[in-house]
Amino acid sequence: MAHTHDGAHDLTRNQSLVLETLNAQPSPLSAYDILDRLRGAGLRAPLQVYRALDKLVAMGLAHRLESLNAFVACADAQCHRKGLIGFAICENCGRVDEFADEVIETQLGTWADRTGFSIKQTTMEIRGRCALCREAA
Amino acid sequence: MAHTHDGAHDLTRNQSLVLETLNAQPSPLSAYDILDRLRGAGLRAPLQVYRALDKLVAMGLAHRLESLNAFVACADAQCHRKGLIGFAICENCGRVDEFADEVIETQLGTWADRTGFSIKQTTMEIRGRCALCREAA
DNA sequence: ATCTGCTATGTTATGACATTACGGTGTTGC
DNA sequence: GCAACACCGTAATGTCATAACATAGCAGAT
Ligand SMILES: [Zn+2]
Ligand SMILES: [Zn+2]
Ligand SMILES: [Zn+2]
Ligand SMILES: [Zn+2]
Repeated sequence: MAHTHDGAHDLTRNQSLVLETLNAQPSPLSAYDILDRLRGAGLRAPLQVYRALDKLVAMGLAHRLESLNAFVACADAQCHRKGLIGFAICENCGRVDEFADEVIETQLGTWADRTGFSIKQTTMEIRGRCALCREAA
Repeated sequence: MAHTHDGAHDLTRNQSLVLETLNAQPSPLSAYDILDRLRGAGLRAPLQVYRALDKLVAMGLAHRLESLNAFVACADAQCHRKGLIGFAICENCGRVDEFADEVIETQLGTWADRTGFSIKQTTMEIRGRCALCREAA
């Protein structure tokens, strides 16, 4: 389940605990969800989790989903090399699918060039129902 | 500044107040910002604002920016007819530019078809620096 | 050895965003 | 009248995130 993200970062204790918690869960967790699961390991305050999450996100080992105010482990060892990342969030089962798309990225770049906007970061999150849940229905 | 969105909705008092507040501001406002500006008009509780915002967003007269937990008036009378809407948010001046892009929409549709995902809603928000702020620097 | 700078950590309190629960008012259609 | 519905007002609560301050550990310089 856990993968290494070739950079071979070494994580601190809190960062490792948080990342393991995210890796153990296929669907997003809020910071407070994570905290609750780590009380047994000695964590007590939200900030301990948020600080670890900040680092993990900066390293590309985890992602924040803006439309959920929640976090997932990165599902793709190379994603931080790619540019724009998108997320497809199933509203039925909670599963998140991570994808990259060069066409969209190029298109956004074109739009930015045309309008003079300088892009620092892009959030792309689609909500709906995943293939598995559609079959089940 | 305010525009009508051809549907000619008629709004309730609270809805009108909230929409006017949003229209008076080029940058996004949080629900509590809006509340503060409307205390003089008699509003007292967050829920009064959130209820109005829910309706305005449903009508397409306002949009929620997930990455800011804030709201803007719709800048485009036709946007609710178009499919996907994107937002470019300037981190310097706060201004938000609303855009639609068929190529991106098509590309997402293709991705969805290929993976079997059924899209209900898409969030696309880009952060960066707008042309005006880049000139000024 | 100790001082300094840096990073990570722990703890408390608070700020910011959003919803639940309940009761009331007014309008529409029967 | 009366039921159904949409809106409104208020209080309390829930959820997400950060500020502010204090401490511990470690590496390199003096
Ligand atoms: Zn990733
Ligand atoms: Zn699903
Ligand atoms: Zn719009
Ligand atoms: Zn700007």
